[in-house]
Amino acid sequence: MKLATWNVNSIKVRLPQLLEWLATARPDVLCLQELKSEEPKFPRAELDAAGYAGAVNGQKTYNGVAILSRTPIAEVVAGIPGFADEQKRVIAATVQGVRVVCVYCPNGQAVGSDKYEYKLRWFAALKDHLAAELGSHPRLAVAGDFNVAPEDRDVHDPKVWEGQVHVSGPERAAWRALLALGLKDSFRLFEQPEKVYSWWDYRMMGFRRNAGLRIDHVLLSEELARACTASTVDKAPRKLERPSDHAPAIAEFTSPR
DNA sequence: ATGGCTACGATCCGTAGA
Repeated sequence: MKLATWNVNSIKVRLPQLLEWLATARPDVLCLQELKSEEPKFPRAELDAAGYAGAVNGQKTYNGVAILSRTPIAEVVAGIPGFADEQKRVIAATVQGVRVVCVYCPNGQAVGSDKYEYKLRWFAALKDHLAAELGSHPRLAVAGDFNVAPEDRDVHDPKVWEGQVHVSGPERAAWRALLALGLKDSFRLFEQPEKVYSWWDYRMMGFRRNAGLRIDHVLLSEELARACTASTVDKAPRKLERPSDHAPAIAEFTSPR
């Protein structure tokens, strides 16, 4: 299975690029974030024509997530059960025996802000939810925009970013708490080139300077991690006209025989 | 100089992203 995640920053604006990427990359499952539109406006017809079904947890203007799949989608759950949240950031579904949790983790805005506190509360709720999911789904993947760069090697200029939101101690501790559940960062299962990022600021020619952060991740349960054969970031869509500021992150793993 | 884009939904600027 080829499983990918992509923050498209508006599905309406990015639909042509999304269809193009689906046609060339051919992922089996694609987790989408920042749809910025409600479910009725989700482009089902176009995606169906491309061979993809979709489970959507949409919202006007902000947030919004979806799971696309070439094979049938089952057991769809929107949000984190027991965690009341107006913001549509999570959707989960089962595809080919794999439990897929698509997440758009809060940005946090600035360390110490209300949004930062919300980010940390949200991560705590996610951790509890994933602990429960792991109990019932040994083949579990958590894919999305985590808005955390786990280590300094995931940051183009650690000195500039030191202590800032996305790299602060409490955020990285929240990330490590997910790993402590037994989840693995698929990207780090393999030897990787240096300076691989998944997000680049639209300003200051961020992409041209490769001034980025690796904040989009695919986490795998131990069983899926053992079956994982590759994990990459595809920079190609970020080079197009009118790109999303994020690039797709991908993990591939074999099916059990 | 704490900015610089981009998307959205409201107007012709404010909010949010990261």
